[in-house]
Amino acid sequence: MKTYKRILVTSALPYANGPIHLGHLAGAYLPADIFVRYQRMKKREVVYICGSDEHGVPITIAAEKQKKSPQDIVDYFHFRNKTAFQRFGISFDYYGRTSSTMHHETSRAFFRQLESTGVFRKKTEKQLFDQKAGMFLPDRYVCGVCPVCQNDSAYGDQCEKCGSSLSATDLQHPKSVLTGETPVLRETTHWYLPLGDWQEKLQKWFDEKKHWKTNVVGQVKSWLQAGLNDRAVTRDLSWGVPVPLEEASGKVLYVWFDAPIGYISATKEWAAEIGKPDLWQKYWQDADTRLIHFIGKDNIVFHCIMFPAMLMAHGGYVLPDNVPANEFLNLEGEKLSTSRNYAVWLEDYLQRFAPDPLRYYLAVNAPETKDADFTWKEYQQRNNGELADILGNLINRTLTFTAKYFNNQVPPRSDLDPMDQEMIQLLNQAPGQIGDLIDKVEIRKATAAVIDVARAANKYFNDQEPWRTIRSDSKKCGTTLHICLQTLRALAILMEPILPFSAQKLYQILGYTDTIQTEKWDDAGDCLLPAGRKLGRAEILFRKIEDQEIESEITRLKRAGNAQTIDQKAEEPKINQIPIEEFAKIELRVAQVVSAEKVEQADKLLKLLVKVGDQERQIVAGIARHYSPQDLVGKQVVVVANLQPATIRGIESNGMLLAAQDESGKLSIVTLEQPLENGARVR
RNA sequence: GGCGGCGUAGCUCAGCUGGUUAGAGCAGUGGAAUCAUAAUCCACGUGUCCGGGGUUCGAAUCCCUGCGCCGCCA
Repeated sequence: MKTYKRILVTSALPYANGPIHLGHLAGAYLPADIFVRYQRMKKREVVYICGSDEHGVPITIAAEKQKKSPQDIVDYFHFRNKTAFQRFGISFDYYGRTSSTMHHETSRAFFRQLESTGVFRKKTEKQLFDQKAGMFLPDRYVCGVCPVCQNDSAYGDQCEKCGSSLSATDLQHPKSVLTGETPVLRETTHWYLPLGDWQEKLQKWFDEKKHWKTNVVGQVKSWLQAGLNDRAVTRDLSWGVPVPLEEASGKVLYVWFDAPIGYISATKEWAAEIGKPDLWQKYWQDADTRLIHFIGKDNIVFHCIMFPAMLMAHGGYVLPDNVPANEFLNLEGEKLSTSRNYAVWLEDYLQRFAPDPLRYYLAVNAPETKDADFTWKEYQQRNNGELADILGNLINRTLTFTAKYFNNQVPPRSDLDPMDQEMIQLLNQAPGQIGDLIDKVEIRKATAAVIDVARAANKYFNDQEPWRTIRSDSKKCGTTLHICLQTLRALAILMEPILPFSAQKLYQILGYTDTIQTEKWDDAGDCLLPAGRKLGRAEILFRKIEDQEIESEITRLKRAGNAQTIDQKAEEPKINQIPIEEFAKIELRVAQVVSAEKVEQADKLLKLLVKVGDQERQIVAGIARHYSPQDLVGKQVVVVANLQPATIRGIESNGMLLAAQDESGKLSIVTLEQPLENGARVR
């Protein structure tokens, strides 16, 4: 195999119209992160790039529905997802976004280059146009009567009743899904990438990829056999990267074309950020770079056919060395469904559990060769049985034993018996063995191999019986614990790619002050923990997860699956209804403002004296930005008379003045339509 | 409909460049030990390797075919 000088790793750009769930993580992010963390400890040059994919029709639709701009939508999910990834320990070197200026410039330049060398074909065709929405309609946004079976709710790409594949112009009585209007046919011109022109080169390049996964090879083969067609790279839309040609105003690059260029523009932004603006070229244009795309299986054709074709057409770019696409992750035996809200969302998960147990379970159960199933029960079993019992308990028993019998210091090592030697040898060869697996992106096996080291160490501990030798042969006992502690150091390093948070904790307990990433992978098994080292306090690294916690997750999931979709929820926020008895508890009364003054050193507060019937009360109200004291004196207002007293800025407040505020922040106090007696009840 | 992947012990999966009694973990049964998160370690598997046919001295492993699940494409 070719030797490379540096590695460029990408994970599929998540689409910025929703949050991250477990399926995303298991497929494209966690395996990549494990791979990258390993490469970093191998001290290889590696850069890990990702970002938000922010263009495309679904985002404009979502914006339309929520009466926001597309930019609002993508801003919201970009930052949310970026944060969620970070909290889960996905260690991107750079997380970009395709709405950035750099990305727009980069993809326009890319397009221009292909345009100027005559790569594209231009075609003019008639497409359905929604006059009310002012846009051309993608096939699946048109519905109408199926010409084959007369089903009246067929979509523009397919009739779900009879299964015939359609094109939007085939439908009888077509209607826009967006507005319900009847669309009209209108001519439009688009630029096409003739993939067929690159077929031979692609085939030749692909034939060399003997190390690719079978699922990927099969898929690509099938595409190439079928023959490649022209594919439009532009669309009539307002949201996206504008096509850099005068004659193409109102057109943008098709997302499939601009999104993968996002890898390049994000790399440029990364290089600029670290103060070496040209460094991106080394990663993208120097043949010594090993480029690896981590994706889910739905993305194979884009990364193995179209993007390579684009890179070839442009020239001067490296092509992917590997595209280790994963299969899908199911959830409790069923497909994940964003629209049905049937998923475990990363943010929800992180509210209740630590990242490492999930990283572990998704790694050891990664959908590498076939769809895998996430079940909460198994998550619990693997956490409790493997992380807590095998690995965690090994760490704990070693540390507590050392604290109890060796003053919490690493005991010296003396003569080695065969069992000691065997254990040391096992440590020596573990980094190589586990590292090879990670290099081959066999994450399941690598993860199991890490736990196997802990298994072997538990056996070693048992067989040496240090609780017996501490009385009969304390030197031998010290040797046993010495080797166990060396094992913990090895494990800390070996588990870092998979369990980075726990690895760092363990590393510190072993008395190191640096971050564990400063360690070299190859030294992991070399017994470098010095005798005499004072250790930190043992801490439970992996707590057990109780049945009850798991049950409530399963219940939550079932409830969510039956509930309405996220979109619908956003559209009709539920009003929390209360019975009238509830309302009757609130005593609203008419009051008259006797005096008012500003509260010092509080911009928003006014201190009011109001008369409620015969009684005078002091009320503090946050309306100073909207009313000056003199505006209020003499006014009749409405107050909550039976509110518990509160002290605001040291001033007692007995009640609350009612006021309305709209979204712009404009505020108006509630007054009476005509004067009434003070103290009158409001219902 | 075309194409691709997958279908192995109760569960999750490995093995599949054809070749000794088909493996691992979990669950189950029995035992050892007591340093430890009631944790650990040892022993125990008569499984139509999805069905059918074929190639071969020999197939879970190759070929054909049927079925099922997942995906891609039309």
